Amino acid sequence: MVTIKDLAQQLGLHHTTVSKALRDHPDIKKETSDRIKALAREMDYHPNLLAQNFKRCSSKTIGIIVPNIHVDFFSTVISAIEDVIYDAGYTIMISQSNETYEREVLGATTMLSNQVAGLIISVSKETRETPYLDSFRNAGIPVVFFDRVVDSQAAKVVVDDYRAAFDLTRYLIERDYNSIAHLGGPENVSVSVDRCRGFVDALKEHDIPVTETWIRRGGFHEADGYENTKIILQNGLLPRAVFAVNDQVALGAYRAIQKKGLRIPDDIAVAGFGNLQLAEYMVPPLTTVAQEPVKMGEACARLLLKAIGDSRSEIADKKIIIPSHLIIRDST
Amino acid sequence: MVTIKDLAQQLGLHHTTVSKALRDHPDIKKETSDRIKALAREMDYHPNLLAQNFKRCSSKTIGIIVPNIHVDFFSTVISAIEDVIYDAGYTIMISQSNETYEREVLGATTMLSNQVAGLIISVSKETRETPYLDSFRNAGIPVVFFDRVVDSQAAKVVVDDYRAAFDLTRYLIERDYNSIAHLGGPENVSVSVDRCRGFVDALKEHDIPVTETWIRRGGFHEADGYENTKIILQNGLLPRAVFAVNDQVALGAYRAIQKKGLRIPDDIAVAGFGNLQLAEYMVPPLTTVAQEPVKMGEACARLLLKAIGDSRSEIADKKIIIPSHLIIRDST
DNA sequence: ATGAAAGCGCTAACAA
DNA sequence: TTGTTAGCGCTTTCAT
Repeated sequence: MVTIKDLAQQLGLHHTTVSKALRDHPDIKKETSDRIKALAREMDYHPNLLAQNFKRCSSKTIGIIVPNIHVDFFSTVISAIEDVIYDAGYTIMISQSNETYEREVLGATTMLSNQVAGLIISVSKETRETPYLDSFRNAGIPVVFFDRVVDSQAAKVVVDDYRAAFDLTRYLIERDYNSIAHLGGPENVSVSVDRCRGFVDALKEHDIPVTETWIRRGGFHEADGYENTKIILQNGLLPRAVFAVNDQVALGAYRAIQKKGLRIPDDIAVAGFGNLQLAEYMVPPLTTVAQEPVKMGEACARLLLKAIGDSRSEIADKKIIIPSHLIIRDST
Repeated sequence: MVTIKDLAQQLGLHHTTVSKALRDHPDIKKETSDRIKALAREMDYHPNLLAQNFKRCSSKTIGIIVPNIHVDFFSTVISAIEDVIYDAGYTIMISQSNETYEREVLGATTMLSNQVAGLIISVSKETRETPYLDSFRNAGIPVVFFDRVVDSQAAKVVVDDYRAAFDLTRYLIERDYNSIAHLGGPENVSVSVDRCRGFVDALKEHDIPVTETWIRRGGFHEADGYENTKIILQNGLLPRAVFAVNDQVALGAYRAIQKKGLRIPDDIAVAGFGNLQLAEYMVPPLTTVAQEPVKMGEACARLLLKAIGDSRSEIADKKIIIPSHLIIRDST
């Protein structure tokens, strides 16, 4: 690897001169710096960012931790984050927790050791608290939560899950689906909890009794929706509608319902959350909540960059709510 | 940030002793190293990886460059890569080219400057050659291409696009779809070219004339499939089947065909490539080629780790072919 | 078993 | 305008 010393030697200059020239320091006269840059190109010189960052005690890298990269929602958010921070000269470093607290901590620790300039995180389903983030606070590294958040004084970017679930449920009730089951996500996960709360409160507001056996918790995947719906369908009394914590779970519900020979929405209506591309093509097309993951990613990135840019700007208690909206299709 | 010097000072030891103790160097007796480690935990010490890597002239980071993170195929591959290299103690750094050569080069340069231990890349649609990778070769940093490859002496992990397209086309012909159009991807992109070649050769093998106006190039998105199919449908003579370069494009074809009031597969059959989750739920379900992105990611990661592990193992001309298989559904 | 010295590539403060 | 010196945190080699 070619270093500034190599360049300096070639030109009979001192390496500090080269260093300054490459960064267009006004000290160096144009002619000299042109010569230096020309040689740099010729010799295929690449600055050692490791050394630069090490010196500066901070890298131009943003850490991202998510449960799973290949979940459509997360990959879209990540993509949006990258687009924004790239323009600011940053690179992303990613770690997936695979829904375990342990890997989340390890990932965060690696990020910390790598001196990332900031961290963007959506927590695993096991995570209830994030003591491991104290080290970030101590080191002055800003942290932004998104989607799945945890109660802490860090910045957050979310949709109003409570409100969206409330509105969706109200819509179902107003469509005369007066008995509704809920296929919830894992307990503790903020989005599960908030969506479930919104659901329950909407029922209460309309004086509809909350049937506990019709509120089932599970995972975020199709199989979870399938299993839980099957259980609900085993009882004699069927709900008129099912509200799933996300579209994958709704897909599982479809399978269970259709396998049982029931029709959607005639026998049971189904609503999801997230608006996957898939939702539009399900049969019947799925009523769901559109989440704007791109806007979410952009908001995360911008918020973080702001915090990195000037440490005075306190983002700690900032909470950005990205608007979501109900998409009504034929499943309800 | 706490450093080994801080720890050393606290304990009245030398920082080199601390350094050794933390890495379980046999020089240090257990008692001392226990004291050191205890203090490290207490003081929330985190090794400065930047310094470590700088010293070592290489980071425990793998660079990944893809056109777009949020494309299902890529995010799945990335996820698989992360799972494998995580176990080996590496972290991934990602850059998206957004399908431009320029950003691809910039991304690669950043990776190089960051002294990544290796690079995994799927090139943009603009990329025809990769001279920028010479620097990696010179620096002894292994590179692995996947999916969209470029003719070079670097290692590659791909599906046999030619064969898969050939087999798919032959299947269509044997189903008596004796006139077939092809919705191709961008020219130059290896997968587009190979799939198209497979298509053409299968036609030739069965003495079916290749109608140039029925071979249309475009992008990889739904809109491209829609537009190109619309154009094909404008002519009087319709093909009996359409083979799309991927499932998103096939989706666009569905829309155009169905909008025209034609039925799939009765009037026109459609086949795709990739086997998105979506494909199963399209109406009718889409015949396509399953690509095993997880296996692909794992193969990339393992190949790269091998090359990093021992520099003798020459992977330069290695080409790993991941098996794909035809999935027949109701669209054909 | 522990300590001292040197150096990785780069930058910042100061000297010439 | 250019060069000198020092040091970032860590590891390696060699001395004690």
